Amino acid sequence: MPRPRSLTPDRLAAAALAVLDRDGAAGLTMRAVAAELGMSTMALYRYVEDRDQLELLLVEAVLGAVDTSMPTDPEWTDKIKTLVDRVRMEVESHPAVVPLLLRQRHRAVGSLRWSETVAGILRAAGFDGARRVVALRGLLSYVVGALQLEHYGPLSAPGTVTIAGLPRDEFPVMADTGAHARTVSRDDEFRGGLDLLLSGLQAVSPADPGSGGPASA
Amino acid sequence: MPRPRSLTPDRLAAAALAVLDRDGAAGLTMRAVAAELGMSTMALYRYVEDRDQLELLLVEAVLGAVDTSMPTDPEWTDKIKTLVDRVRMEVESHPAVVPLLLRQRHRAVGSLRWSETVAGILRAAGFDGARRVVALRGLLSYVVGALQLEHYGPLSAPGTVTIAGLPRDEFPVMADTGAHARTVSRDDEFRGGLDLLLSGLQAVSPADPGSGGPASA
DNA sequence: ACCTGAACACCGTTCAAGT
DNA sequence: ACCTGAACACCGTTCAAGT
Repeated sequence: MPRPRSLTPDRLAAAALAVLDRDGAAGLTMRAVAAELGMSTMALYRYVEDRDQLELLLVEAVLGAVDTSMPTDPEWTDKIKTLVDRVRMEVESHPAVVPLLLRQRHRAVGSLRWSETVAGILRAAGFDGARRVVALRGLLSYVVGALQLEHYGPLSAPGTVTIAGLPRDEFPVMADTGAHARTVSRDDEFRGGLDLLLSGLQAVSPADPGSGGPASA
Repeated sequence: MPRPRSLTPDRLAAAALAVLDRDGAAGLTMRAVAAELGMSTMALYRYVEDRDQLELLLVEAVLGAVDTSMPTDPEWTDKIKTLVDRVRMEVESHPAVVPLLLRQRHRAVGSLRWSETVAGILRAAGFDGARRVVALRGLLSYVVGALQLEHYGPLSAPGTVTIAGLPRDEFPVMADTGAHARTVSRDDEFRGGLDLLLSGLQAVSPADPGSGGPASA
């Protein structure tokens, strides 16, 4: 008499996410997730092949919550900003997922759906072939890098080398830069960097050559 | 009769790097590094507080090898390209260091020396205060993200979802983008993305307003 | 001081067994 | 079929002991 499955992938992912949110990446263990569900550790292996697959399920859960529908902003650059904001919002509501994101990203369908929408925006803006590949990859690189930098903290974070107590003779420019850093909010930093990239994209955009055309690319 | 120290931080880092290069990030254990040195595992703890500090030593070794002297390129954008190329070259000669880089970056002096030089270039280009913070952070985000993306492989890497066998009806743009992806080399991808960012920087540069001035930022 | 080996508290996962 | 518990091969690290 086969017992019915007591778990759905969704419930598993939700339990894993609860553990992750509560105990951080280091606390995410098969044992902890099983305990969260009130099951034996080995029961998980009936639903998931190994720990790696559990992480994938978790990443899918986070990225799957991202709205990837086409934004309605009139400007294509604003459309992209909106999409970036959406991932950022979702990821930052589960900060501990950041370290898992990279390893699972290319296997997660949610990541692909996001890319599909962004690539669609780029195509509509006139980016074809290799231009679109480079543009999409560039955006992805920036978003991934910026999320990681945000997660692992700014230079002011606790560590051997804090930007505050920097030897001015050895790092004069950084000492000065660090002094201004506290006046820039996390949002300004993230969006400011994205604006730089979008400004570069606009400069090389075939459909919308901007105010001056390609500057350096 | 105190025995003399048999190890220097350099030798320790070199041994750890040898293990990392040979066995990858998963193979980097205290036991393996000790074996590499022909010592007992616990002997390492005389030179390093814990595993985290060993990783820092390792990251320092890699980043410390990066030439951070001011490049001689006439254009400031080319100066930055040169500096980015230098980190990239060093990191990619030890690919397995990529996952460790993020967690240790803000504690590594090598990272700070690199930032100091880049910040100096930006300052000379007229970037002050918050502008310089955003520019530096943007560059760092891109470099970190692009290195990680390169390391964890493109969408064509082995995984449940490969861009090759993509359902064309669900991901039409990505299927098309993927077809073009194989015509773009890793170098073109990395440098192309950087060019976009630099083009954006040039557009907002106070000293060199480019051909049109700020486009969107 | 410097180094060692046993031991402890964890992991992910295999295996044999229970319903 | 689904679930359990003991066991195995790993980790990083503590501790007591050797020179």
